[in-house]
Amino acid sequence: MDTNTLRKYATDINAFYMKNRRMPSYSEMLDIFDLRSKNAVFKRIASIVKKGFLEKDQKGKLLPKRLIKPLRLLGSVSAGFPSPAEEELQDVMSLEDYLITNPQSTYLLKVEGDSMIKAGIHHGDLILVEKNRTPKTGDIVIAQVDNEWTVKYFEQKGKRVFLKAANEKYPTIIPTQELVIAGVAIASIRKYK
Amino acid sequence: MDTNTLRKYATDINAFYMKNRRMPSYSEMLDIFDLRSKNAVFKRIASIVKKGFLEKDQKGKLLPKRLIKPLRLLGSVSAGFPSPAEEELQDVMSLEDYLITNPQSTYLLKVEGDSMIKAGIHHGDLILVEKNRTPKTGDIVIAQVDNEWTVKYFEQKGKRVFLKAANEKYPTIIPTQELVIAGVAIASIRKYK
DNA sequence: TTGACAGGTGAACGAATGTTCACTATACTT
DNA sequence: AAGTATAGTGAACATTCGTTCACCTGTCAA
Repeated sequence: MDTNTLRKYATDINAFYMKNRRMPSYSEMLDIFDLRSKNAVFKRIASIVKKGFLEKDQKGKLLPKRLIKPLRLLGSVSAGFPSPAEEELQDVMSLEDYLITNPQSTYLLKVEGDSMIKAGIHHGDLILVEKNRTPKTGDIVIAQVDNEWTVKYFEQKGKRVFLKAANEKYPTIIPTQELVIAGVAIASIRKYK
Repeated sequence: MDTNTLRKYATDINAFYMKNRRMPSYSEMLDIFDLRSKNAVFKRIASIVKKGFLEKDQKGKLLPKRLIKPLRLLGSVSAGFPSPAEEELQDVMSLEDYLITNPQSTYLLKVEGDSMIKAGIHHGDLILVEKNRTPKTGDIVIAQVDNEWTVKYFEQKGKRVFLKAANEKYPTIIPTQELVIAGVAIASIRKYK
């Protein structure tokens, strides 16, 4: 069977996995592939696995393909860039697993403005925000000031709280009334181009 | 059974899921829980589900509670932080889907050093690197210079190629011999501790 | 002291699982 | 024209699955 077709089939299975958070059984693949016989599914999966688009674990259970393959260190001197051969040996990890501990309360926000530019957060960047987290000094928070939502550094001295921009041209804010903190930034992400 | 104990059990199952990318069967849970009877597992899972620490899907299959949940992409910061009611309306997306177009050739690397600090890339940041991509002027590339792998800006003027650091204290490099470009950065990620 | 109850064991059940076998239909060689 | 490879069907298989049943044990309140 054509390689591209097999790749598409693997994608269909991954789509099921994304939606249902588990791999489909062969019976369920009858529907996915519009087939009548489980044996047809069996052969099809065998081809897909042979091509390497999907894998099975030690118990023969089909595994979802991970989007991100390796997390690897780019050493300043020695490490070098990995060759395809090394890849297989490496541990794999999901970017989302790595960044997110509480998916339920984690959001992705787009930053506007340049008030955090000194912190490496530019206009257009995304930040992962976790709600329901009490900020500590130094944390980057999303706070409501004068009915506007802004990204600031959070600082606490005793009982007093400041919101500091990472850009001199913005003033430090000392909240007069109640301060509303929507969440704490746990990661920032910039996509190029 | 004690609520905290049940929560711990759910965590154990999630640990299995993280490691194996699938939920364990009841037989496998015998080992996880150190039990002899599948019925004990059955009752335990029932309690966990009742408490809401885990869920079952329509087909009665156990679902992982937290992983691979799509992220909710919210508007910009200035647009305000969403209320729970609004959340439902928003687009749902996977961070990895958003950032990555070619999973096969995309890697996650850790940056060392401060040569890109002006570009908002700090020591310890992660960058997503796509191999097999021809860099354009302005791209951030991972290049080999004097047997060292470094992160630099790529610049091309006619036939001449420069590697520029985003930090004045590093010199611009004009490659003498063949330049090895390992990949082009497509995103950078910083995790806050 | 009794009885309810939570939490475990071991055996059994039907249903679903992945796999194999025998066979058919179609397309492509030679 | 005959032969071969590919991809499908349908039925059967042993194994594993989640679930249910009957029973055992220790704890604790009445």
